[in-house]
Amino acid sequence: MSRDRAQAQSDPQTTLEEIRATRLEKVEQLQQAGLTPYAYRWESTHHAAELQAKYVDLPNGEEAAVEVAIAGRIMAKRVFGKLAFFTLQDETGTIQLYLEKSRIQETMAAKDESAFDHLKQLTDAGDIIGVTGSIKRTEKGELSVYVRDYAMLTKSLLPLPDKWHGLTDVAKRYRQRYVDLIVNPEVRETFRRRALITASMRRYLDQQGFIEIETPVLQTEAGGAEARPFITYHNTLDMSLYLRIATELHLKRLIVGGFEKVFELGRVFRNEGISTRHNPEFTTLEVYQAYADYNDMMTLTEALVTTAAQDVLGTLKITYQGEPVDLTPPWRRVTMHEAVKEKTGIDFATFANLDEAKAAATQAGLHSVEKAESVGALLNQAFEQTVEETLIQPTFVLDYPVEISPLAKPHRTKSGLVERFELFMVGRETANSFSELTDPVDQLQRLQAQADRKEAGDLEAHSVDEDFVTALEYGMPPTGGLGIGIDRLVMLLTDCASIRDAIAFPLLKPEKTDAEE
RNA sequence: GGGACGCUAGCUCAGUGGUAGAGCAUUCGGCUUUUAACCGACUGGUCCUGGGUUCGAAUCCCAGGCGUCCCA
Repeated sequence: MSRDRAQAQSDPQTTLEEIRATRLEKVEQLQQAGLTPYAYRWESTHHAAELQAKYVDLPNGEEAAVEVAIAGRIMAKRVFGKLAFFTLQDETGTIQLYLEKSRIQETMAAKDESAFDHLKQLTDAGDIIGVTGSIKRTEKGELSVYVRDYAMLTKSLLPLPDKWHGLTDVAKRYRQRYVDLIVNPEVRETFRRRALITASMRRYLDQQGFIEIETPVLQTEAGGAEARPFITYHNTLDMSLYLRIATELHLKRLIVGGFEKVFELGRVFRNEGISTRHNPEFTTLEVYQAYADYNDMMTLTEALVTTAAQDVLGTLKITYQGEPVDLTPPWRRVTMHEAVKEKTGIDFATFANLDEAKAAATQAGLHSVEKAESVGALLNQAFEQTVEETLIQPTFVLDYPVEISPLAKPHRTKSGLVERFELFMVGRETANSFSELTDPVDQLQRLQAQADRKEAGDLEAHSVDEDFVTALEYGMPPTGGLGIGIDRLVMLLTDCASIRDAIAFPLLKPEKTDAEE
């Protein structure tokens, strides 16, 4: 900062730089007074929410003769001449500090004879302090720590957003999530719940005998899903590598290797657009169970989601963006053909060729019909255009066309289809599952067909992961596989409208600075 | 990729062609029961950026940036 300190001290302080300068001045004054502005340690006995709960019955005006210690951030200061009330916030909530000059001076005189004046003058909203004292409910009914002693733990240099309106600018909320978390308690609650959801799922899987094994993020072939990968580069090996777009193919290798129940809850990366439902890096849970099929995976999906909802929300009847959603199993099961027939009247099972199907789809008013490369792809388009957004209550959509499911086992009774389901809730795909394809010859053919499409310019098509096919040739037991989009599940269970609200640090375009232009 | 909307003080927002504003925060003074404390005083601006129109632009036009929503 170029501003002269003496001048900064005498001028009114109101721009950001001036506020910083004023607070840096206070840092110096704290040091001169022997009060460290950046402390090393603090030992608390309680958190705010604990105290609020424990003393809920303390009558107005009464003091509990106890000694507590608590630390947190000053969110508001209400200062009188010889009395002050601060609102202190920790991870669990807030509690008022009752700061009386006479009491503080009495207990702190030995180390700081101006302790109360320093408290008034050198602390700001945003500072992190620790206090000790008794508990008192004020005459006005606010539970408070009746402070005997305080310590500055961290001096804050920057002002907090408006104490009433908080921070609403969404770009700023995402770019400076720490500020968002300080002033918006519901945002902290979202990420607390997110942690509880993943913990619940891991706990359930652990109880069922699944083990989590970490698979590589850096891969020589990005497989297991249809998506454009991120490309990176390894210097020593002098080769390009891809960031994984799915964990599927490596988890299946583990099944080949003899593990019977494996999963990975981890980050995958897809080089695609950003929307309220898409972030380029997101989290999936993939689960593989030997000797199981997609019917078992439906049961497992219901168990995982309902257990998480119960653990985190304590109910299966939830509300998402004002709309009631009932997670009580069993969930509706409908085949993709039936679902499309319900909405469009078209029975895709009756078409002899693609042209017939296209004619019917065009007749029904579907768009982008000409792009379809197969009846199955067209069926999927019809599903996405007419059915997907209507599936509010949890619904398993079953039995997908083989053309769009290169890793799924052929349906045991329905020709041209595979044993696959996707779970839809609030109009969004939230899980995807197969009876996994275990026939290495069929698998190679399907991957080669994908590779041909890639060759022809389809950037999302699979490539052939030869080592994966080799693994299948050693023999993979019948296996059920399941992938759950954790971010979307978190959105549902935390009532977030945008995936960016469910991801602590979503990807944003950097703000362009002058130097870059 | 297309469209609509938004961007003004640290924060939340007014201001639609004529001297850039309010509340909160900050700074100073007062105050022992406040909780959006209060009272008094002061202060604070790259009106997103760059061009253009105009005697005059936060305001109108063009281009760009960032964001939100909708569509593809």
